[in-house]
Amino acid sequence: MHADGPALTERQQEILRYIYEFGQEWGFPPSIREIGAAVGTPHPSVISHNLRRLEEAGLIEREPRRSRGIRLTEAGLAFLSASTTGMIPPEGLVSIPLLGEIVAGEPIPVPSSDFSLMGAEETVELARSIFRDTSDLYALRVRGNSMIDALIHDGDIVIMRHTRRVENGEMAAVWLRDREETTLKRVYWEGKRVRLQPANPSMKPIYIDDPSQVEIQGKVVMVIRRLH
Amino acid sequence: MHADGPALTERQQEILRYIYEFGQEWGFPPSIREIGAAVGTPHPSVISHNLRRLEEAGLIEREPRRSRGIRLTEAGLAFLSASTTGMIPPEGLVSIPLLGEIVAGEPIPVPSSDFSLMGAEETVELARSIFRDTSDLYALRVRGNSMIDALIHDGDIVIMRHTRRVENGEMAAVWLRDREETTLKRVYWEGKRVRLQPANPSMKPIYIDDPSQVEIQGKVVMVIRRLH
DNA sequence: TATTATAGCGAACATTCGTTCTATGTCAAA
DNA sequence: TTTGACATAGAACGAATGTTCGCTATAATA
Repeated sequence: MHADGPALTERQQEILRYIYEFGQEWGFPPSIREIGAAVGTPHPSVISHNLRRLEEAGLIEREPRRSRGIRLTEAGLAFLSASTTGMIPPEGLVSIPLLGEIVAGEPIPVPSSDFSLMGAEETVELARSIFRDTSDLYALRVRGNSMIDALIHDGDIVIMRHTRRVENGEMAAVWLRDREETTLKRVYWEGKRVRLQPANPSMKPIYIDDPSQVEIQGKVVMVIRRLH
Repeated sequence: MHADGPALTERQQEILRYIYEFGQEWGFPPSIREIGAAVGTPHPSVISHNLRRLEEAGLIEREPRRSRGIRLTEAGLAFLSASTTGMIPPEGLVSIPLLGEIVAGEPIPVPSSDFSLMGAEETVELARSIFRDTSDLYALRVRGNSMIDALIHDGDIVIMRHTRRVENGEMAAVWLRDREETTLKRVYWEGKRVRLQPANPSMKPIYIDDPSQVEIQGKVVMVIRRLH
């Protein structure tokens, strides 16, 4: 959702963290002057200025002219959890690491054998109840409209389950060695050849005669598209 | 677990509920005057008095002399959930009522002015952090492939925000009176005509010369596709 | 009836709070 | 060096906000 953006000042990180901690402790956000006192600078304008930076970075949202009108965004929370040993998500939620982008023509950044939130700049929060097992899930952001035949749009987020094998008919992220291309298709093992079927039923399948050219990168378990 | 205690006034219950809802929507508690405006009594002292009652009843906690220094207690949340038909979902989650199906050629089952979980056989659970305001959200399951030009598939779930008006470029559920057809398109108001732009960039827009033929049913805020 | 407690109303006050303006210091690029 | 962007700093203004005091109305109780 948001690139790294400009690096945050020490003070800005301190402020961001304080907003979170204050909220946890008191149940409402801090005022500008309270933040100032906490970070050792009792000067509202400095805090106001840094809050504006944080807002530009997409880490917080503000309601102008309303006291304590500060709200941590998802990105803000993700930033904090990334820079912290452990910020446990609320019960019932699961934070799925957003590991990168999926672009046709580039290999998928597949996670190493064990992977956690470490190193993920962003996470996607979902209800844990949706998935039976959340341990091997990761998320990728789709870049470009090359997967429009899979009914997947630029900016969509796909939730993947990390596996090397898929059942017939399951939608998978496939790396085609010869074409050097990544694609999302339904995979059918038909004897010696592989049929890659687009999700869009009006489009024709691709047949790969050499199964070793097909490398399964993971199984698509969910597609999420946000519209503002 | 808790005696009834002194019965709460209508107004006190209203205030309690508003504190909860305001917090959900804005991320911070309301000020006394904001509560006053919401319950139709713009007099701070009245609210202040009732807040004292609520505090004595153990339903809220307050921080004296601090703006928006109000916090719902466990008992307060329990009181709200007890006086509500639905059950309050776990913290961090929001249950969005799945109100029905969206089928081209049939009108959308639009919720009445006030709607809650009542009557919804199913709900969709999502992380509350995804949405700023969850009070007017509902979900529909897409039936058929008639909306494939919006990159929406049979079985997809669309999360809608109930509104009659959309900004230029927003994706909306539109009921076309003359065609008797429901469709999901990006809406552009271009002078006297309306342009309905499919999400699939390779498809051409539809132009409606009579805006009164276009009836906005809601705004699409999210599309979710689950794959088994 | 008189008493008491509670809810509601209005005005005023002191503090808190967000914002704006100006000024200073720092650092990197031109 | 100069320039510009940025973080910091101080002061002041105006609006928002919590609180208090006085008052009225209603209902329950002695």
